[in-house]
Amino acid sequence: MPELPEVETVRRGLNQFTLNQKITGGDVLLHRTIAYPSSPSEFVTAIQGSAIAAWHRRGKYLLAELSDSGGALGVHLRMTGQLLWLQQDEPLHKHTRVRLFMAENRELRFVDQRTFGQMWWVPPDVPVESVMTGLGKLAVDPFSAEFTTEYLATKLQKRRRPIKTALLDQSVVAGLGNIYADEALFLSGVLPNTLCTDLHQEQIERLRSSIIQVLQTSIEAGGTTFSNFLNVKGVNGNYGGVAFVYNRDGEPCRVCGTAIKRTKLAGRSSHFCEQCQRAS
DNA sequence: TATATTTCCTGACTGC
DNA sequence: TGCAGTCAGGAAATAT
Repeated sequence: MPELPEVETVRRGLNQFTLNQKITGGDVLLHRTIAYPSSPSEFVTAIQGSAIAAWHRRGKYLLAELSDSGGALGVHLRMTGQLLWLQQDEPLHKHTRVRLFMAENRELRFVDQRTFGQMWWVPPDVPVESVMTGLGKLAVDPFSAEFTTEYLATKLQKRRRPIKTALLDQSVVAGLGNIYADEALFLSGVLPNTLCTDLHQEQIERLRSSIIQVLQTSIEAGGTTFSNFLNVKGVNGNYGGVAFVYNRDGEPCRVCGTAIKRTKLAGRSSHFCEQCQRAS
């Protein structure tokens, strides 16, 4: 499932291959993939004729600036979404949802098995947040200068909920998902069910640096292999082999050898080492 | 207001 | 082998 490192890997690939490519047409195979406008044909008409000026990332959202005030194109991969840079005559994948046609017989193909992924067209001179509403409550990016210990402490203070649940909340940290939340908690030595109100200052500082570290490591490795994530050229990442806890329940901790445990918090599985991680 | 739960969906997996 | 049930998870909607 794409989290910040996978989305960032996709963004870099898109900036490498699709810049200045003019969108000559499109085909929406699954209507509900288009979150805005409500009509898929209106979506295609709106972006047709524009070129892609730059790809940006905000949390797990991708945003393409369109040339000549064509507005913007927003994409969220959700669980299983993939953006692939292909030749148009490449056989259609079973779960192809949207095709954006470019020059020289190329296309940007959106493939999404579980159909949770979404695309938006943001009209020019309209605040992006008014169309892509999820952006409105998005927290700061973990790689930004604003992501300080003070910022995180403020977000967590007086919250009586488990830290794992808080880390998955995109209004607390932008871009974390289940995999990297578990990994960051392991690196910082904090148990996932620790209440935010019980965290000490030094634990919050460790958590902040662990979040940055685990995300940075994965970006450098080109994403993860925990899921069916593929970069824009259809190639797997290679982070999976070095996960400390995620999806390793029953296996020995890589640090102390204790069996990794799994519990459920807010409907999501959480993996931890009860020897290396403490509540406080 | 804050937090928890449900919902959307498909394919892999498990047990019978 | 085939079927039914369960599980996985991001984020919006709904419930507590």
